[in-house]
Amino acid sequence: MPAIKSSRAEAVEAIMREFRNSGYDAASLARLSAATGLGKSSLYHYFPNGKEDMAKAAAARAVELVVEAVFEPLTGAGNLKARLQKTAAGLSKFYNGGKASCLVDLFTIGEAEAATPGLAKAMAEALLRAFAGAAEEAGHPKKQAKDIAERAVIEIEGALVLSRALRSTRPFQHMLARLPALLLTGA
Amino acid sequence: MPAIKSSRAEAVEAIMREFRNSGYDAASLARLSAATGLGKSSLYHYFPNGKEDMAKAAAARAVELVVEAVFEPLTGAGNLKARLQKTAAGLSKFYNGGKASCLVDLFTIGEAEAATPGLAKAMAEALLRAFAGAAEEAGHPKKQAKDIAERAVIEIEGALVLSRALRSTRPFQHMLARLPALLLTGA
DNA sequence: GTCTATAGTATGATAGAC
DNA sequence: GTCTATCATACTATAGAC
Repeated sequence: MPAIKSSRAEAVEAIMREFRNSGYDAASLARLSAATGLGKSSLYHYFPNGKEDMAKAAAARAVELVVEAVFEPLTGAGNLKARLQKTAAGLSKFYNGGKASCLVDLFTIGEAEAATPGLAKAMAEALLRAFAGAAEEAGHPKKQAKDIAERAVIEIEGALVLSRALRSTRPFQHMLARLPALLLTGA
Repeated sequence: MPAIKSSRAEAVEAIMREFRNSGYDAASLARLSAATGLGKSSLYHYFPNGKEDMAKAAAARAVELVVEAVFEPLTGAGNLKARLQKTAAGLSKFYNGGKASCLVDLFTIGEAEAATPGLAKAMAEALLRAFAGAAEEAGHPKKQAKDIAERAVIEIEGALVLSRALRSTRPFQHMLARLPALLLTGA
């Protein structure tokens, strides 16, 4: 079937960007309207439940993009270490080198949890699953792979927080450099 | 001099709690008023610039409390490993076992940065200095101590994010268990 | 120092014309 | 689908009485 030019998909992309820049509470309808170029009525046409629906769509899209960045490089060609470096590169792209934030963090703050219960938990679990898969691919037994995945997610989230606070991408880049070793050797 | 019963200090404590529970944007004056038991006018009496001043006071108090939890156990008696475990225990107390958030994270989201520029950066740097001191105390050369401190802060912030998202203190507790080893051996 | 009252603005959300 | 206009509510902040 022919590709339908979907302005909704474009809107979701812009909405995700806005949420990742502002967080849930500060991403007002006015800002989301400006970010998408759509009036409020159009936003409510695509997202009948307002911000709540927009947050869900943004979360779903973010998970899609992360899976593309984390999973697909792992199932490709090349040796394991090279593929893990591609994973790191994919993360760098998704998090804009450390300048963009993670919705797992932003959607656990303020009114977000009440508005979209369990959404951040689902995203975190998707991330953990992806990294546990990567660790298993690297040869670690299931239980150890889970621990490694937890540490990987912790390092990513923490590095993003610290980079944001220091207004420097250095902590994030530094963390990405040790990520392949963490997944390979668990250290 | 005799201790002056300061309702301002009590208010700061309650305000800090509210910011750490809600984040900057969702901590409305109504909530801060309810949390402190003070009317809006009283809040403006103590904090003439409103939320901005309250955020600064909350940040200053949080740094005080963390320094108490991180620094003081290190300069006390006992061998190094035991003192580092006290540090971990102090962190657990300050972050309520992983249930409370860190203002370094919350104050880099939404309107907070615009309202209190550099505040989160100053807090992050205070944390980094404290942990670099701990790592030097453990015998690491200055440059390596800085790297270890960066990893410690990353793990703390990341573990808090993940624990919040999963609604489980397990990642935070797990992280605290490996903190002393990280500061001692750098691994 | 704390209260009530309120200003002025922004918010999320909806109605109805086109 | 998109627009303008608008609702009711919440927000930060201030004024003035006590």
